[in-house]
Amino acid sequence: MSRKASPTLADVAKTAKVSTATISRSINEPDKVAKDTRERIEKAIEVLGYTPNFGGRVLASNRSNIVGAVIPTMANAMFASGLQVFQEVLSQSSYNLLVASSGYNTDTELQQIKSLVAQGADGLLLIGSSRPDDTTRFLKLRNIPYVIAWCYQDDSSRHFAGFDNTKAAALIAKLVLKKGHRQIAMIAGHASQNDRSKNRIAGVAKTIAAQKNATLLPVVETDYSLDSGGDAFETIMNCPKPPTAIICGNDVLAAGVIVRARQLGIEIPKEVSVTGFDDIALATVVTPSLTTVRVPQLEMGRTAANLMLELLSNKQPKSKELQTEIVHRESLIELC
Amino acid sequence: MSRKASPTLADVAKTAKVSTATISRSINEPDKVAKDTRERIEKAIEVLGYTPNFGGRVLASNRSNIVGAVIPTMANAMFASGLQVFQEVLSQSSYNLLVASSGYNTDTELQQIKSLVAQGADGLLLIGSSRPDDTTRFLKLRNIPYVIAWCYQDDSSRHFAGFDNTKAAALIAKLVLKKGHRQIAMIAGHASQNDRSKNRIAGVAKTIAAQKNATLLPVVETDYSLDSGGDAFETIMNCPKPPTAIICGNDVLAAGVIVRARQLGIEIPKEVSVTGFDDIALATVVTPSLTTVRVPQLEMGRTAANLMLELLSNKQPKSKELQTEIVHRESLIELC
DNA sequence: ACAAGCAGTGTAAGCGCTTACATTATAGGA
DNA sequence: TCCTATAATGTAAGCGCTTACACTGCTTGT
Repeated sequence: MSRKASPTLADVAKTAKVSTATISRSINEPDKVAKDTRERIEKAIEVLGYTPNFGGRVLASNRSNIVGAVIPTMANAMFASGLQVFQEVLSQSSYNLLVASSGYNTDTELQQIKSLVAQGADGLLLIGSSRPDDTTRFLKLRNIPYVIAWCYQDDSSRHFAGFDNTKAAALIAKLVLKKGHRQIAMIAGHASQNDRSKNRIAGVAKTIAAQKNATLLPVVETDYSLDSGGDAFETIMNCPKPPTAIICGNDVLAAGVIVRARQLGIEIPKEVSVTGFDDIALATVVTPSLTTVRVPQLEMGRTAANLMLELLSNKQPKSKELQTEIVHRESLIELC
Repeated sequence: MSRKASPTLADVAKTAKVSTATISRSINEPDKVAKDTRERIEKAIEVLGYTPNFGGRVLASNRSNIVGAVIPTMANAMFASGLQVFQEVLSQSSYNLLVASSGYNTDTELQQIKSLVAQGADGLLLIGSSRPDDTTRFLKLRNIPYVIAWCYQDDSSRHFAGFDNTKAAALIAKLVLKKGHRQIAMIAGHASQNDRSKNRIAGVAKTIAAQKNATLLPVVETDYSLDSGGDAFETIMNCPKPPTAIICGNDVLAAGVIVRARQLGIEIPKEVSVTGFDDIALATVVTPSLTTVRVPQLEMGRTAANLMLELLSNKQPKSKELQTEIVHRESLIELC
């Protein structure tokens, strides 16, 4: 059941009557080989059905053409679609994508990073900027080029393709305040190992604190799932002084709130306004549709891929800050 | 900017005062090495910060511990969550996952398959069973172990982890008929390069043809997106004799129908019933919620991963047919 | 006409690891 | 006591590729 012994460079060399070096060149730097030699070689390759051996190539050249990505989860549409684009762009430069997921856990993340590096990844895509010292140290020690997506910081020693979560969250909070809401709640993802969530909470908290008379109820942190969103919603509505608006850390949570509200007979947005974050498909499908923050997922994937490619060709690319934008839909209304 | 010259086996050998062979063994088959030698080696590895070189390992052992997956797209929640589980399971056996997407195009698929194989993939995960001869030939020629997910066939020469799309589609069609619908439409994904879609159409068509008085309007094939679903819906409703029920090839299309219907002021399910397929989160969130076919995505991912692992350890695993199930929700009602 | 430059090719030395085989040490059985 | 089986380790031959360097035969400027 082992693979048929494949033809090697030496075989091709023999049939094309050139040296292995020339063939290697003809494959990797075609212009350095005379046209007719190249054609002869190509024919030989065709005839023998030759394909380069990966291990040999990696060993000799010390680069694998593999990029690794460690994302919290593929099950969230948001990362999935960004990753999709990331992969497409890399693929065009004949890089391949090795993916692993951390489940929002920094230990797992480190473990996966190590694994990807052991598997020869030339570079890594990571989500979010804050990670334990162990991880940072490993990255530095092994001198792995990496780009960080889904957030942005002014730190020229690292490479970002993302947006400012704090600022984006502050904007939506401002909008909520502008609509007259003063008693506000927030449901967010667990923040302890997740800087995006942490920053979104901070952005909202700061903005609300700056507004006289406005109160932010204790933030409920939970998993990113519809049910968790719903549960958090119930908790919040059972408060002695329930809010008139709930800011959610992402669209899944917000959708969960809306679904649960319907089940409980609470009218959204009439009784409570709700906002989301990310603008995934869910946001347009749910009734009422979600007022949310549009995150440029595809552009982020593309930008990250380009940063990666530049990094891998030893350029010193500049981080790119992308912009978010508020999408006005039905779930947030003026407080009467 | 090149990586620091990493320690090699030889370095470890020197500090641990054993041969490279022993070290290799101590890493790969620990029980074949005496306990104290092993401890000495482990200390040396620790001190030097040694990690095996991927290329060397692959070259010498001729296996990479990488599994490739070519899926239509990660942007669809369905594949993404299956893939997520697939990756998690592989990861536990220290395999890594290389992903590529075909965009539902068989040429791209072949290209990606080649690329993954060139990158040293030990095995492949593919979606769906029908592909051009070129692809089949390549797979056979290179003798790549692969497992097929998202469909099932009684063909012992290949390894399936999936379900019978025809049968599943027939079941939902039967349900629609049972609810009294006779004028039925279907919106499906483009079927020409997609056997799952083709089989779902076939299952529906066959079932309806078997029912006296029932008519299936011409099937509308389209992209898998909310908007396409909506557009198809409009087309269908402009027919001279619009249907009383629309069977959709997946939940995204069905959600698209429902959203568009609301915009057009058409009441679902009162005026038209709608069914989906897949049972992704969208199905529970949309109003009315979708009656749909639950596809065991997670189990499929897990099963596929286990098949893969067995295949890679030269066992001859048996394909596994998984079962789908109809989830009754609000979008399909009895015809009055 | 000749040195210099250059394009095209070949030679051969690794890259770091695994593993078949050889070697040595040790214990148990006759 | 000697022989043999077994466990533990070492030796060294590759695995298939890239690439520095060397070489050859032209073209070109002077």
